[in-house]
Amino acid sequence: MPDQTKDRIVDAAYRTLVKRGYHETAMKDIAAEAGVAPGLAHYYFETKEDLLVAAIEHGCGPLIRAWEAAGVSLSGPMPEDADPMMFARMGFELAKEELKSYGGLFLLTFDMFGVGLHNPKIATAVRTFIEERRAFVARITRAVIAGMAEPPLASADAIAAAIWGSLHGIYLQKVMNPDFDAEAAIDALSEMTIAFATRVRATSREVG
Amino acid sequence: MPDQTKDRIVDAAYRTLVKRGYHETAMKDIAAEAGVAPGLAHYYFETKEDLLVAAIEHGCGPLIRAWEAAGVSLSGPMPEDADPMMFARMGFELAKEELKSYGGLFLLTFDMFGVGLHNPKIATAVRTFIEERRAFVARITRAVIAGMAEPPLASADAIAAAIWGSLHGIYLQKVMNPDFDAEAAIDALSEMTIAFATRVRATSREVG
DNA sequence: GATATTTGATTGAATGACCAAACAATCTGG
DNA sequence: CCAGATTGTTTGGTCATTCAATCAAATATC
Repeated sequence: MPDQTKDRIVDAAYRTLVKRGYHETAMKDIAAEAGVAPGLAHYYFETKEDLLVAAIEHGCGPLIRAWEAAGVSLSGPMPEDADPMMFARMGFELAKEELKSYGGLFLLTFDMFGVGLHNPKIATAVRTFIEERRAFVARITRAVIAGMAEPPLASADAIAAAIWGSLHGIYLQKVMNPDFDAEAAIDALSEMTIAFATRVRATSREVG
Repeated sequence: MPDQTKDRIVDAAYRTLVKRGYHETAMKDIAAEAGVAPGLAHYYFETKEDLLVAAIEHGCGPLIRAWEAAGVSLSGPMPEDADPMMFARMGFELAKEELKSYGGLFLLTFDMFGVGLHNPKIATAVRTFIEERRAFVARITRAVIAGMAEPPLASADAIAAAIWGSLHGIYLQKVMNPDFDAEAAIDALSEMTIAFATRVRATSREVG
């Protein structure tokens, strides 16, 4: 029963935070949504910040499990036998799917970024969050580069930062404006990166 | 004196909001920073939201003026005689500069994005902000595409969304972690997009 | 097996602080 | 003298966090 209650609070926190946002939801709102007394949320979570972090981890669960079901591990290494380019393509497809199924999670994540700008505890959570995902993209990038005839000037980490950044920026545009065509933007990103990875260099004279 | 006072309040708002963030600064903090009575901020700005929007516009001023000094207009058309590819390169260089000189502005902007997630008035301000910058990138993109031997599958708007998104995502990583090498990431983005624009297609067989 | 004791979960009210906005009063320049 | 600028207080409300008290179940004692 105790763990169950804690879960109920975290789940209620997730739903409420997604709906109303961090600064607009009171602890007692979360408690009410969980059907529990106001004080109990603080029995399990020292501060509201802690509850936010827990709620986001809770919200990421389904997405990460969906990935692992597709044979993709956020933290683990790439499967040795996989074709990196295929992996990259699949990554972009998954990114498009996510946007359709996990809109609420993105909303909450962006909210967390906003809070993290001036809140040290949340800031470290944000940094780990970003780091984890960027490292994931970097692993794929490294594998792709290894197969390129002429490796790029930029490091795999720098390219990964640009690609993850683009995905994040596209998500943001979608969250802020539901009419925004995020799929087209991801397709464009995919086209650019894949063309870059499979390019044949132009003649020695650089076009300028 | 009246206009001067209003400016002083907006400027104080900018500084205070950058330093402490929207939700952590009280109107009276701003008034104090401006050396003015608490009530006066509400005399000039109906709500705190209005003051946030004004502060961001105020903060964007120097940056936009710096651009226009370099012959780049955010809202106007591209100069007819300019080489679009050169323009694109310059854009990426300017992006790197901005990050060094206008870190506070980015911080405040990201804060605004966070607030806008659950605040209609700020949300529309954010949408216009994004729209303006994305349209700027789109104009350059269109000009670059016009000069390409084989135009891309993706539309200029979709490519612009991916590129602006990447810049935004890179800025975010920098804001959240000062050790992050944003210049390398922008260089990587630049390398990818320019290679894409000047590419020679690989043989008909698509690599897969 | 029945009774006392401890433990942890849960409650709901109280605390202490904060803040946006409204307002009435004062000042000042023309 | 007056309209607009400016002041500083008040209002009405919010909220995170604390805390003493209750409760249920487990554990120990006889």
